[in-house]
Amino acid sequence: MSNITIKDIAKLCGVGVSTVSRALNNHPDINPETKARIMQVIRETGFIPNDSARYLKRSEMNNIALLVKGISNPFFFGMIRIMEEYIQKKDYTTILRHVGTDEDEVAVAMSLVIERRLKGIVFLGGAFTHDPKVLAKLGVPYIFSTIGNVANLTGKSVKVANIAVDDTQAACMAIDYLISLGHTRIGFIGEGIGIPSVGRLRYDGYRRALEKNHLPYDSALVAEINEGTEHYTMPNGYKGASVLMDRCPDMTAVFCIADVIAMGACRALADHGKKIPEDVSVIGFDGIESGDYFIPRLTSVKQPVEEMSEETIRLLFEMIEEKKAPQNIIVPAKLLIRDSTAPRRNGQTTV
Amino acid sequence: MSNITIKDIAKLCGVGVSTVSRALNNHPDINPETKARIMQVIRETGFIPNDSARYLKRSEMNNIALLVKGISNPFFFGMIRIMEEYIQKKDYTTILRHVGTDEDEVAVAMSLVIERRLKGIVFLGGAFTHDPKVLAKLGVPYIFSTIGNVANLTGKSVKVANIAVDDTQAACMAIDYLISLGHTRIGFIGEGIGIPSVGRLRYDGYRRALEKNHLPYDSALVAEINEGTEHYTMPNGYKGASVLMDRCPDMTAVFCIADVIAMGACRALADHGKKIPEDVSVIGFDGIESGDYFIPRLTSVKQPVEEMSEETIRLLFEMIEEKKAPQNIIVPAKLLIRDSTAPRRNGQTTV
DNA sequence: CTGAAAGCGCTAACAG
DNA sequence: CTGTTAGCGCTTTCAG
Repeated sequence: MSNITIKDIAKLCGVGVSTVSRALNNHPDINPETKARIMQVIRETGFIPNDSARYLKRSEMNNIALLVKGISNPFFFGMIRIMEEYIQKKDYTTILRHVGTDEDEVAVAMSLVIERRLKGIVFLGGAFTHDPKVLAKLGVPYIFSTIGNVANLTGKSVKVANIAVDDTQAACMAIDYLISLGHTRIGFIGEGIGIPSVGRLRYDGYRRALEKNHLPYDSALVAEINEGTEHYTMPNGYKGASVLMDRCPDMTAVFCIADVIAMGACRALADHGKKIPEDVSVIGFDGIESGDYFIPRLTSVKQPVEEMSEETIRLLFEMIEEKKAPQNIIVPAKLLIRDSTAPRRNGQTTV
Repeated sequence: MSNITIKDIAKLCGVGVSTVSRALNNHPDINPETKARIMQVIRETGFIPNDSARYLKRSEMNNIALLVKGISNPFFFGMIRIMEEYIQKKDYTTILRHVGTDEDEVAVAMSLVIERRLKGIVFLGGAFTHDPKVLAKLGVPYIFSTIGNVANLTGKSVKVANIAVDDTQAACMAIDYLISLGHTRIGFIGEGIGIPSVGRLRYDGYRRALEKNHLPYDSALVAEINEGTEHYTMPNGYKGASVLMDRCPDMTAVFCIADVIAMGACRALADHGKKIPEDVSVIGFDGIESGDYFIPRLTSVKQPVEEMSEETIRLLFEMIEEKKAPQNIIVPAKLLIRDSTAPRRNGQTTV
């Protein structure tokens, strides 16, 4: 066990600890030769400075925390990777933390603020059920990304930084598209309908599209999934589609609030002898990369991952560096038409 | 910003800091009433103890680190979840850390040992290219899980704890199965063939099966993927299969060293008008859950995730608590026959 | 049962 | 350019 400390290095080099510290932290006020000698000893001994001690001492640290709710959803992978890149470009360090479904992300954020002297926080995923007072206690700028538009969610404009697609409009667009293909019995597989969440917003979009097109709303066509610790999963998609097929054999299309859910749904449809898209059209949400590898390629509402990630970090840094006020930004979603959707065939029944 | 410290709490309660510390750490030597009063104030103020300070001071801590190389491979999800559970059952805390492809996991482990007073380390994924001397410096028990059998990899028995399936035998079994279905032109999509890795071991299994069945080895049927920072990805599977189809139009089956690679390969095959499994059989490795949702359901060599995870933690704790010597354990892999493999049809060409 | 006091390893004034 | 020193917030003896 290497319990070697900065003191040992100092002794070994015949210098003071502060000189070693300076070498370690690339301070300008140090003789290059001394520094080289110290670094050499550090390398030889395999000395690693104790971060706990550093964090304890340092008054500030260029850290940004990324708190992700829903580790298993591949949609977040892309977001995380891109954000990390941007954060690094800004010469900050990313602290990535996954938050369990039952964990309170704001509480986690709070400890991180104390722990790691955060400069800012990005909340990724999860529902918007946070007490503004608790949020205010965080003491550093934070931004919600891909959790839905806060204003729409809460009914009034909150002074919370937020970036998302217009989930309602995006879902509406997807349903519109299905309707334009001739579908009238369209299923919905979702989650979190009863709470302020993207699931709710996308559900609203579903209803809005039906209304707009003068199609009746039928609750039998709506499946809400809530099994397991994570809801955005293939098994849940499978269950949702199974339920829907049972209840509505005349369903010719189904909208899923996430691509992973759509994939599970596809499997269920195939198991029931349904061909996709010939018998049933399936449309997902997110536009994740693996949807492009699925058979059939998944039609999906694509969230502009690159743009959202960049905007998220840009806004956060505006708040950090220029003390700008939190903003609400809506980025455009795009319908990605691939192979899992097709016009309704004449042979298909509509009761 | 909550810069409230243990001192503030002490003052607020009119007690000494050590008493607050005792309350915080469930020490026995404290008046229950005093404790209750302190806990009340802590709750009211929202005080969170600074972990850096705790880690700095505490001499030991029941922490186990899980170092995962290859974040995007869903195979590790299952392993992680189960291990976390076992570790928690042992009343230890899991420290999960993802390691980039280009990062040195042993170096990361070293800092964690210093930082977080680790009791043990699990290395998940990655190749076995570690210097035993550096490993020895870690100073705490560690175990390699799912990185291939170290003895087979290095040619001599190393005293390093290790748990894995017999990758070579498992791959051999998969190829055997394909051959038993009548296939003779069998492709291989792999990675890390030149280094001590599971990729190498599975490649050995491929060759062994061919030999055993007196089938010629044809390097044109072997695709090695090495693009991007992560190799176990669908795009890489896509590329591998594309290359193989170009080079060997007579290929009627393909073995992929991972399910994610197999999924990418399936997509490429489908894009080239090949039906799976009618035209080409595809077999993966790992047996991940989503393979069951893929269309067609993926035939795969299943690694016993539950058993491996449990054994890994059990062995690690044997080393920690009973100071047992490191062991090498082989767990059995199982062929999971699903829908992506079928007998070679008569119509299929074999040059 | 409780408080005072001594550091854990490091950084950052401050004084050479 | 470099060494000395005072803590960062917490846990843990050691005396009461």
